[in-house]
Amino acid sequence: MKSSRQPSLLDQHCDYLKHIFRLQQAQSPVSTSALAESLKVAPSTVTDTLKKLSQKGLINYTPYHGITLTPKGEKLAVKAIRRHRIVERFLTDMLGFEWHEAHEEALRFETQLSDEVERRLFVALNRPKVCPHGYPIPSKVEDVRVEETTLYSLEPGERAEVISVKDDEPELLQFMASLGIKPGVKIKVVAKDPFKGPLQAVVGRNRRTVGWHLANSIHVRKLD
Amino acid sequence: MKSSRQPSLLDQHCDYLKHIFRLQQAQSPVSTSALAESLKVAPSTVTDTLKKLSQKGLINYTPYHGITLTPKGEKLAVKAIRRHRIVERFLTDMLGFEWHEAHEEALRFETQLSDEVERRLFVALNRPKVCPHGYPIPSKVEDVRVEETTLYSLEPGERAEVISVKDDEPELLQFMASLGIKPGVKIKVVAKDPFKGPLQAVVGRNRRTVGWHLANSIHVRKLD
DNA sequence: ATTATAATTTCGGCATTCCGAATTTTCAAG
DNA sequence: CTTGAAAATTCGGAATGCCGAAATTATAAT
Ligand SMILES: [Mn+2]
Ligand SMILES: [Mn+2]
Ligand SMILES: [Mn+2]
Ligand SMILES: [Mn+2]
Repeated sequence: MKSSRQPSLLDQHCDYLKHIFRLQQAQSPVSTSALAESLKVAPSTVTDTLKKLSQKGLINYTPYHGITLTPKGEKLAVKAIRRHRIVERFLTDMLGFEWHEAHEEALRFETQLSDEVERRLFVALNRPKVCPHGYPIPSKVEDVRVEETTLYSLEPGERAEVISVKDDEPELLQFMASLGIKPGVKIKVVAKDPFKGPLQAVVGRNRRTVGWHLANSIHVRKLD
Repeated sequence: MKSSRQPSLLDQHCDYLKHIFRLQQAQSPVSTSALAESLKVAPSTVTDTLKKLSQKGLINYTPYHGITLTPKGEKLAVKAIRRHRIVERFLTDMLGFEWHEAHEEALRFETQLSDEVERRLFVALNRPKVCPHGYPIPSKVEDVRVEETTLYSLEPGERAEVISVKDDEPELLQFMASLGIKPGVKIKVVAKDPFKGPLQAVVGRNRRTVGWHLANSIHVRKLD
């Protein structure tokens, strides 16, 4: 396919930047294999693309030694993340999608939207602060901040408010919703089994059992 | 790019079907060169793609003798047209775009939308009957009907209602809007110069001069 | 320092979409 | 019937994105 815009970014490249940005938060520099797994392509494919991104000045790439985003790449990554979250919001607020559908649905077409459509969507949605999963809709790099504390890190007796939940596993999200867990909800941990065992908690006014994986997908802020 | 869906249609193919459908209304079978011009690609490229479409059973293709849509291809073309018009409506009604922007903006991302998003958009828009330019939003082949009469075919003294206006030339649309011409508006032809000369008309309560090309881009229905 | 293992890159290849130049086919005129 | 121009197709080739297998590099263990 002939690209309609020469200087601008290929959709695929935006995708790479988004994934690199996310992986970078856990570990920097990001490795080829981590990116490959995240993007679900072969490592050799990633190496190909990395060279192009490097040439465009979007990443610092030292063969065999991983990659980091350049300031320019970081800006574009934030732009892509912002767009993704606005589109998610559109899908839930204006079209009535469930939050577990919104993430994947957004991925389908978000890269094709013009800046103008994004701007107008944001306005039509009343300038939302967060996506349906509780993550901030960023304007700049500093805005992309994730609550460090997860539900699993709480000790029995502690109370916390759910800030955001990982949105990349639809089934997990759906199950979470069935437990009444979503941003804004208050949770009190009652008990926690050792060895990454499940956790007992009161969600709203229901008693729930929450497994390790699920509890670690929930970002919270401790209350008093 | 790896396609996520094997049996389904490539975006490009939908595009071909849409164009073939439109050209077919003027002349059937459609020629390679007509399609090439419409799609703005080289004739050799069209020939390549035609073979693929033919193999998928979407068109009847006899080399050197033009193409027609099969029933299957026709159905998909109508589906694509429907989607386009719903998205245009979304852009004008929900995001406040001008109608001259809506058409091109829609082309950018319409092919990426899932059926479910389309369905929900349609409902959220209150099941509109026509696109912003006055063309029907079709459910089946028969629904795609264009008013045959254009403003230019009227004789002085005749009155008509604007039904739809050609939407593929943004500048023309913008100019049209500045003259107060849009679907639903009533126009009375006052005079018409010979030899494809301009036409004098009363639009609403303003006197306007309308050139041949413009007047032929306006589909009308005669009144009484 | 050597060596094995894992991570990464290189290489050749496949598929798609596009193009221009050369060739083939059609069809209308003579 | 020829024949010549227009239209369409074939052919070779470029760019992109992807992959698996082979080669290379890093690095951790001996
Ligand atoms: Mn998401
Ligand atoms: Mn989200
Ligand atoms: Mn249109
Ligand atoms: Mn329209």
